[in-house]
Amino acid sequence: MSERRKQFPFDEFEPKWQARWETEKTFSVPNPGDPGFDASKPKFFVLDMFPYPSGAGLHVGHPEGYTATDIIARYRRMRGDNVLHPMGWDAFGLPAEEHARKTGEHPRLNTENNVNNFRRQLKRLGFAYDWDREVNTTDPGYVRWTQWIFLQLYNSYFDEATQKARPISELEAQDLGRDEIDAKRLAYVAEAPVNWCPDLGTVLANEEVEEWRAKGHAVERRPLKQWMLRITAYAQRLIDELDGLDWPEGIKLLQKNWIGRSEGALVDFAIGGEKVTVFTTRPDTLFGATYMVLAPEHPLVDRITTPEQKDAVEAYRRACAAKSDLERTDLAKGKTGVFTGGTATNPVNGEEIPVWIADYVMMSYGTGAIMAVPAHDERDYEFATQFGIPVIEVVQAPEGSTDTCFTGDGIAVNSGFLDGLPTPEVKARIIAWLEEKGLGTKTVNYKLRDWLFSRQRYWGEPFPIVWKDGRHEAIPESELPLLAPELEDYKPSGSPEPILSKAAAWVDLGNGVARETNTMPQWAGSCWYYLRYCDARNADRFMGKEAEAYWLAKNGKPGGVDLYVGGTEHAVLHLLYARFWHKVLFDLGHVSTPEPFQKLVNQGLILGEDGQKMSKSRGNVVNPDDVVAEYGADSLRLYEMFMGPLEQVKPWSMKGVEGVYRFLARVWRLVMETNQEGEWVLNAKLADTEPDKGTDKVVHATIKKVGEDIESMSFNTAISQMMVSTNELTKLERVPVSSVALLLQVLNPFAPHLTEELNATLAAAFPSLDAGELANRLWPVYDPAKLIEDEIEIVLQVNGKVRDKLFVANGAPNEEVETLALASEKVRSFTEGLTVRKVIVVPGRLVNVVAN
RNA sequence: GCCGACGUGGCGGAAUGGUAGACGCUGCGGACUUAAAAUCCGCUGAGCCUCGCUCGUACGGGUUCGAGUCCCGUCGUCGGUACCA
Repeated sequence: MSERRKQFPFDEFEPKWQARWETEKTFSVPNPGDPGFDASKPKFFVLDMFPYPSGAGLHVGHPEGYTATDIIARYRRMRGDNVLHPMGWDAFGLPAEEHARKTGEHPRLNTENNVNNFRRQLKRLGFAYDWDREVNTTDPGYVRWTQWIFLQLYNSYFDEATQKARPISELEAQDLGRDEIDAKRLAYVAEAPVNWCPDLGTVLANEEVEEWRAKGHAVERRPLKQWMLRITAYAQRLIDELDGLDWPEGIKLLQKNWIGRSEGALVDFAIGGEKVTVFTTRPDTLFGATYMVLAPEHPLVDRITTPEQKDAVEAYRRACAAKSDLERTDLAKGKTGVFTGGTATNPVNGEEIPVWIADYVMMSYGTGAIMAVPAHDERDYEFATQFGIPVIEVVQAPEGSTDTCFTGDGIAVNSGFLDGLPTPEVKARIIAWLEEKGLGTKTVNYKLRDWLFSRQRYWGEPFPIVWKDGRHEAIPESELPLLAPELEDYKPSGSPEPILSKAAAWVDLGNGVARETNTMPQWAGSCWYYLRYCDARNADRFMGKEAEAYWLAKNGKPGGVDLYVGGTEHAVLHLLYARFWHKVLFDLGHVSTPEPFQKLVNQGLILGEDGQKMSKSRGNVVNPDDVVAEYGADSLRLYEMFMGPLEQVKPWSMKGVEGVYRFLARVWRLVMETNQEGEWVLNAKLADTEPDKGTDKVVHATIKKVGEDIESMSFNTAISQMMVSTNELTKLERVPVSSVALLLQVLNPFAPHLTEELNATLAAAFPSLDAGELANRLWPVYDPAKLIEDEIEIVLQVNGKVRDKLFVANGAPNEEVETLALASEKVRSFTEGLTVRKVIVVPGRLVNVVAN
């Protein structure tokens, strides 16, 4: 784009103010005990989801949430709060490691470059971060405490009775063996099927598999020994404790569905001498179970398969093992399965039913075995009809139901002692019956799985664990942080052995002691970064007790982070993992609130100008640096807030950026004009005069609305109100400086550079302004008296349609307004020949004459 | 399939059950200028018999003096999730 004259010299004053904020540490906030700390001020902790510093640099999506929180932070600061508004880097991750593999450089170098670029870009946008609290998840001083928190998990177990984590030392004091103790730890080792990617030389998280497959890498399932975190122990609390949180209901629901609680029963079926337990949410349909299905991986399959069926079963299991999860869950292909030759005894009626294996039953959910009731389960129905298995109706559908397979509640039939009873009661009775006979129990099952916590990567936190005689053991806290050694090269080993196993000297500690070579996933660092901000330089604890007590204080609310803003992509995993860690720390007495994030707001995605998701391949990516260069940081900030509601998905528009740029130029020209030489000088229209009534009204209405809109995060309407008042002030022949100064105050959180610059100019030219809330940069207080109108416009309707308008004195009695309305010529012409049935007067608003 | 969010001008969007379209963009006309840019002013939902009237917030019903807003149903878009027994 061709260089053209800037409408105001943002390129001069923006860097100037940024430099000043940096050298004066304007936005650094003291902790309890620090000089200048004022305990009487309320705290406000406003948090952004910290970025992964990718090589691509800042995306326009980042400043959306960051500007929103910055406005809130600056506003709360003007209101007199101690505001904690920090930023940091989620800097471990695969891209930096991939870069290291290609270049042979240590991933730290690439990470540092990217962090420096991100920091530069963010500083250019003028965010009021306390940079003294910057954290980086890859810093040894940070890794140390991530590993320390891992050890808290490792050294704890979940006490079912109190539903809380307790120190493992309590078990050691009892007479438990080491195996029993290890089996109870919140961090434990288990053999688990993982997504192994040979090219990358690492295991991938489920949600990463598709991404790398799309790039042409093979990913296969392999059972490997893995570290797991016992998040399932917290399933119920993770559901229940959502209740008090000020989060979008949709996100709460998403988490609840992810955890997936379902109530049902475990029922024992006998197969020969063996026992198979199934999980069902419909124990009331037990009489309708006509077959049983085991997951192909079920351990009992080998023992119950008859010799005649052995070949078919083996072939089927091999076919399943080769399938990816995606292929296996492809619904469109219909059901497959093989008869094992064995039968199971239905405990309720002694019927022998065939036992099948089929991949529509997952080993990872419930018990990996189901009783199939084709009459009342659509999947079982599809399978049974395909394989010619009988269907027995045991729940009578209500009158009028046309479902071929009825899955709702009804009345029990063909169910012996349960016939005639409604479904909920049948459930209760059958469970009581099973429990009495010792054949089953009521139970609650969750979809949530324990968290697979180990990766075979280099660029992550090593586990603070050593192995001795086949057993794991924590290293002493004094040895933290445990950092990964430098490697000759960062290429994968090609085997599922973690990369760190290549560092033989680091791994082998002699005397048969070897280091754990797995590393932690990227989630580890992001699980607790918000805590570290509270006391980022503490060398003795993950955070100091005083800092914890102050910054997470409840202050009459549930406490924790007061406002957390970020994208929906973290609705489940990050937010669930962080809640889990926080609860463990809470149980162990390290933090004083059970939940980390009191209020959560999701910003909506910003699309390209074409309405498509921004991507390099579509060529619709907007680079914030370019926008800042052409229109300034204030314009970018303001535009992103003016686009529409924060939570909404919305397309970018360069024309829209120009619109807010023009608005800021108008504000600039309220204060400045160019002289003959083309230099910016004070606008001669500015006068130290009393504003007239109309001017006062619009300015005070703006103070009120902008304040309310910031509180409700309706930034777009706040900006439009400031546009209205700017347009009003621009029209004046003599512009009262006090009115301009008030406008600049409320605009300050949105466009801090421009307003600071103009404020400084005004204060120098009009010393009278240099007093009170304006001089102290406090949020102005509006005067309600100035909002009151002498005359109010009343809309006159006939049968709900607007026919006329009229001005009445503010506070005129309803009778008077009604008389005036009925006297209106327009109203009379529209009621001519009709009878007035009713007159509705809404004080200060309208009159509706009902006539027919 | 299930769960969730949302359907308002040419576009982004605004409207405690009370004047639909604030504010911004686009477009058109005008002022300034030798000219252009920038700036400033006016108009900009549709239709008509253009004083003014009628229609209009995805569609069909309902509640109400009054519905974009509340209720029921339908269609559509987006997001999440998926054989979870």
